[in-house]
Amino acid sequence: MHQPHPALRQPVTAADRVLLEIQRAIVEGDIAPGSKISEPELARRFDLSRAPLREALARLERCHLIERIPNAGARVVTLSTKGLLALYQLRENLEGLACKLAAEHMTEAEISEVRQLLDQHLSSQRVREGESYYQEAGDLDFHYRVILGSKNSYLINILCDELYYLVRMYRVQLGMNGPRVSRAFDEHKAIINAIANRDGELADLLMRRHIAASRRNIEQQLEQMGT
Amino acid sequence: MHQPHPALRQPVTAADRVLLEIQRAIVEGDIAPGSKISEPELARRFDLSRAPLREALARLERCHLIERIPNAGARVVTLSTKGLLALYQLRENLEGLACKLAAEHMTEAEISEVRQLLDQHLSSQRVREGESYYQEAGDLDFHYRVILGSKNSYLINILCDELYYLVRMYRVQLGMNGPRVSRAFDEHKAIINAIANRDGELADLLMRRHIAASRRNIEQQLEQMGT
DNA sequence: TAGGCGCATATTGTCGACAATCTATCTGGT
DNA sequence: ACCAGATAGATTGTCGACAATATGCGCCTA
Repeated sequence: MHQPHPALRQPVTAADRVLLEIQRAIVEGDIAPGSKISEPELARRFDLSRAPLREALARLERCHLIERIPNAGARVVTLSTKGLLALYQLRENLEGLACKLAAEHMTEAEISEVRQLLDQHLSSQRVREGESYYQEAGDLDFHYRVILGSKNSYLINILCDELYYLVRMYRVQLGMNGPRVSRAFDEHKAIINAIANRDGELADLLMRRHIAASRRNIEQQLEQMGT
Repeated sequence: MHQPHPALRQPVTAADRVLLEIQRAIVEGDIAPGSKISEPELARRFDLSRAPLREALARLERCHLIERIPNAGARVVTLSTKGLLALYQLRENLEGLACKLAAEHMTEAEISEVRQLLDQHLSSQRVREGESYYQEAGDLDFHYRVILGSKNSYLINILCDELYYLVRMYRVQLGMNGPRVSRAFDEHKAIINAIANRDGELADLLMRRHIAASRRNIEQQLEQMGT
């Protein structure tokens, strides 16, 4: 199996646990975008002191889910077309780079694991046609594997720890679905093939296109909401 | 003037102040690479409680200057050729992207400010020939301006807040100097010219080369030390 | 009536102490 | 002599209370 990245370690401390809960709540919209974060309220709600809660808030700021102002408190981020474009601009580049590096550094074993993963997704996809949750999880899992395959710890940290929760927030709250679901599988296949052929340049290009297509899909949803 | 980024805001809280002090101490080697961080000791040394200190440690982890393990404490990072390569691999891509975006988004006023900056550097450089500190500060200032010019907040955050302290640590501790000092100015000039011409592609390429050259320079120092 | 000032309230930042966990040493057994 | 387990010490994680700062309301003035 691929080695677990620090970010994916299971929670050991109270701050870890409450972080996961609040992360999920923000990503899924249980805590509304733009709403103010009240430390005393959250402390009561999760039944712990403010010390571990503040530790969790510091990490939430790190992954761009909240914004803090000294002596004034924290607010949940708001989703916007501008923010989406900035985020995906970065993703296209960083994940493109990750692909290029993965083509150089992934082992044959890791590559065949990813292929197995895609086959699993395909079969479960046929059964659960249209259920966006599985697509969501499966897509992220694929991207995670490729990113880890880059073997660049800074790159891994940025993509998996700092940007992905926000990416998920956009996808979950704007409802990722539609015809892209099946097309995404083919694109994943093409990318892993390029990596297997050690063609970093092509893998880079394909990943950029893959992410650009995903961006346009979400962008459409966002503008539909705005009107 | 260019708007101040959140990262460059002046310290308002005790945690902010102690963060700056420890950051400087680590970057300049006053606290040795690889050494263990003792919370009680640092609290005594800076004469404050552990609460703001832990807040500062959380941010030090964020900019990769320390590594924390739950229930076991924190250590200052160690410098290595592997780490340097991973860091600069990322920098080449991200700052290349920053240049491309800067070519699209920087105003004429911002561009002419950067040109003024370079002229200032050149004149002070002539006077203080060889003093690496000014080169250090001047080079970072140039890069900061271009990064801010990208107008992509996520990109700005990653480069200015999360990676640059580590970049400085490599440069300071391995002694950036030599013939590259004067050559770097010419490269900066070429980059801002490309941006002024709105040639994002060229600016990207030039910045990648500029950083790659800088990497080779530091790499050399590192291997020299290793032997 | 509109705008600015001052106070009351609530929230964030900081503190010192306690509980939980890890590290290092010492002891005992094989 | 070497390794395993237990124990003592130190360190990190968490707690509740206090201090400093910001927010919102009412009041006064022009």
